[in-house]
Amino acid sequence: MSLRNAVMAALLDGESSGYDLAKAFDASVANFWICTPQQLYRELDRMETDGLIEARTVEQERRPNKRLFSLTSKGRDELTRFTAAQHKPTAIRDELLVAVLAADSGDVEAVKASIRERRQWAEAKIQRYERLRAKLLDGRTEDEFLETAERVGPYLTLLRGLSFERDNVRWCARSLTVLERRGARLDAST
Amino acid sequence: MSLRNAVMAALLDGESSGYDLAKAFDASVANFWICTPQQLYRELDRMETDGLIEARTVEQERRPNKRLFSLTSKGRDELTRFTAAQHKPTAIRDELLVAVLAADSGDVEAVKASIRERRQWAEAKIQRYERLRAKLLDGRTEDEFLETAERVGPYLTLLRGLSFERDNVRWCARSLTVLERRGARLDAST
DNA sequence: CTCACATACTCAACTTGTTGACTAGGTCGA
DNA sequence: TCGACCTAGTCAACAAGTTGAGTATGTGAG
Repeated sequence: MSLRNAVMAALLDGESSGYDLAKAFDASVANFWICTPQQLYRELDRMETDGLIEARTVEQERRPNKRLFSLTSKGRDELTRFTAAQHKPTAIRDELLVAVLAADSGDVEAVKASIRERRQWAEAKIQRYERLRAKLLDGRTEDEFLETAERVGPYLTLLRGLSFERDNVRWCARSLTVLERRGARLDAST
Repeated sequence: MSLRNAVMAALLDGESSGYDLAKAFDASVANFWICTPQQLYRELDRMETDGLIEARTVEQERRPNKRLFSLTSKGRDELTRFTAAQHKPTAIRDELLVAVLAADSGDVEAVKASIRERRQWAEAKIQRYERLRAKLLDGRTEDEFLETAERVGPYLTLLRGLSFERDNVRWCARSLTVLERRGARLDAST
């Protein structure tokens, strides 16, 4: 239901093709709203039918034509209404945590490997987010940015993603320590 | 696909009715895997058909009969296989963050109210998790617990939930400050 | 004595999300 | 010049998640 709102929020930055939106989602929105390109294209069609966005076809040489979408005023109104509405609590689905829950009677070594992988992944994401942040700040300090920027929303959601991944890294390290000690203890007792 | 794995991991604690599983999910698993009671009941039926769990009907006076589910050895094998498999990255969906992303051109006051609500919610969750943790520790220090406990998985996932909510509280506080300053600046410039 | 809340589910309809394959051209490196 | 990857999508089929209502009984608070 609120993929559309995420799309509209992304379109506040200006018109964009479905393909670009997919990339933008992947880069920053994925942090709090994930979706596949297919979902995006389907939703964009529906939103156009509903008059929330409008499309402009751009003919391109050497490349397939693309459709650039932009918010209509109806879409803008809808989005404002959404910001004023009640929001559902965070929905998380994390298979790794399911595996950790079951680790004691499962393949502990494999779970440890998955945690290490997750930690690396999180570290890579932190790097990407930091680069995005530097780009947003554009040489300014955070205070200067917050003073002068037109929009602070993208910055705040970026901060959330950053601290989530940092927290992830800490938890991974802690869990690995616990599982390693436990392994050593079990080895010693056999 | 891996709701079943989450259910099986929960059944490691012993047999349980669908109703109790729903409550358990709500209390602790919700932290990394959310689902509605309907999803649970449907999945339990399928899992029974697939031989991953088995049901025992318990007749009750004064109450509807209930079915207690427990893991079969096939289910246990499946779960072990799952712990050894590759896991999809975390999938988060958070409407509040979508609203924050769009806050600059939306109803900022309403978004601030939502953030305050989220912060209270997170604080309540921290309380609940701390109580759950005290119950798991059962008077022991963390080190003692990690030495003696049969399962550390539930503790580790609980820690993840705790730090997630603490991080949430910090982010809410920070975002409110930013949005308030911004509001003050905009007021001053009109 | 009523109302809300707890136990313990079931059913149906609908909306979302996921997977895999297909079209069609372009660029870049080995 | 071959294969891999990028742009920019479309289509179909299926799996999973969501919502709302219904069934039937019991307990405790006001």
